[in-house]
Amino acid sequence: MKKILYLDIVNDIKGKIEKGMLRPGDLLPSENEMSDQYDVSRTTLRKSLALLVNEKYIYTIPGKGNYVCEPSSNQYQFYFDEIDSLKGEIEEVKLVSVGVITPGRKLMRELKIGSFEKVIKIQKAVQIKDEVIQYSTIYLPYQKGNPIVEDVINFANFHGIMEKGKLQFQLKKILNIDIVHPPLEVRESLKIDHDESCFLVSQNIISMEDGMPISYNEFYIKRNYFTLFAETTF
Amino acid sequence: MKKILYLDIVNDIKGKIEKGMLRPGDLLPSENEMSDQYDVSRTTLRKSLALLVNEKYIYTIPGKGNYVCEPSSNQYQFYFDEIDSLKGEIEEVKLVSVGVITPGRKLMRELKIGSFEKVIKIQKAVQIKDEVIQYSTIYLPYQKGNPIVEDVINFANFHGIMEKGKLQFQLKKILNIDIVHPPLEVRESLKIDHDESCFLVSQNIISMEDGMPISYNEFYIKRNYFTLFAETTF
DNA sequence: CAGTGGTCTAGACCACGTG
DNA sequence: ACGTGGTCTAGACCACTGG
Repeated sequence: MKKILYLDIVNDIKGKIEKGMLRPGDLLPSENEMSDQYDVSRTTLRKSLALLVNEKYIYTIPGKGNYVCEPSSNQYQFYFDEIDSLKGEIEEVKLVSVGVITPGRKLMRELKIGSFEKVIKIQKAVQIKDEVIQYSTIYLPYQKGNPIVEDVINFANFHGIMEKGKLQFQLKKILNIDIVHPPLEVRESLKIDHDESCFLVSQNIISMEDGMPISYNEFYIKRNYFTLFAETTF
Repeated sequence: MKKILYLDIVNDIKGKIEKGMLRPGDLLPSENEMSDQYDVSRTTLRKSLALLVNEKYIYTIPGKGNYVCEPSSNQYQFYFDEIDSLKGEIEEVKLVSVGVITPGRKLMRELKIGSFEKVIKIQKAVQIKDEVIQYSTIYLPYQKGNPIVEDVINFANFHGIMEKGKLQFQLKKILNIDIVHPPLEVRESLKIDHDESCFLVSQNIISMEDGMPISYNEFYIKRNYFTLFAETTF
């Protein structure tokens, strides 16, 4: 037993679950009983239970009690960064093009804009030893006075801007990862055959403040230069 | 303002962060100050802060204070299930083979076993309208009396066993997702050309009790029948 | 109705960081 | 020495579940 009571309790209950003394679906003793058993206040005991709920060991039904969860969830988590997640030492990020375009149907949907609004399109190529391993396109709705747009034009590097925490509000990012045969333009840059395929990571970035899209990005990544590594949450 | 004080405080602080009134790196007022400001006990105020820490809005340095986090993490989460995550209505899961093999170098590493130990190998094909879209192999260390092994042999369906919560201990699952040119056997089953590629989802299942591998699985999934969908955590 | 979990308080003591 | 967050208590009132 250590010093911190609520952690000792957490570990004790975790142990009982992992050793099978408590089985999925089992009802734990009431909070009052347990606070007596462990000789702590109910507040402290509840802090332990809160942690166990957080880590998906138990769940609570108000008015009834605390129950042991079914084991082995299928919820995974991973880290993804358009640059850092690539295998090998990145030597250069080349700016391929910057321009203002009229959005097509897909872009209008992704950015939630009308056909009359303009979109900024930025294309980059990520190199490692003369070999292009990622070809990315960033689409930003063009709004005058939007500081992000100005920054991206100035820096021509969306990645750096996002990482430096220049944005003042919380963002939600959504990824879709597929295997695709990339379009001609991408094939030429990545130097892959017409029958070869690669990763397509599509990313939507959304403001948590108002739910409006900030950006829609597509990253084509050559196979062998990216592996998605994920672990179950807790 | 609602009834629950600590949630009101959470939303108030979230709002201030999202609206830019509190910026990344900012130090929040001390807990005593804030509990005065909000006219709640320090305990209640701390419950609010705990939630904000959990959702990555703030972080705490003991002896110094609570700080606003940098926005936009690159931590994502997703759901993966070898069957449920496939696109389309699964019509059949065919058992291709069951057998006991001597492990190769790779399998010895994945299952943390010696060359003298035997391994159970189970192969399945998942079909949708006569088309095989997933070819999977399950490797289990063979130990007599291991209830999992017996179950898998009887059920010939690892998926169902895991989902029904028959296991009494917590598991950790690790995924690696790659694009590969599958081996001949898989190509024939999936009916894909020698130059085509597909997803390879490698899964390690580990007991949280002792850290020992329970199973190593490989799922070859035909492209177009799987998309990984992930969102940032909170 | 009695028992459960959900919320909240006011106060205590500690370890740590800064001066 | 002082202020910070970290831990803990004993007790209160509430809403909900179930017999």
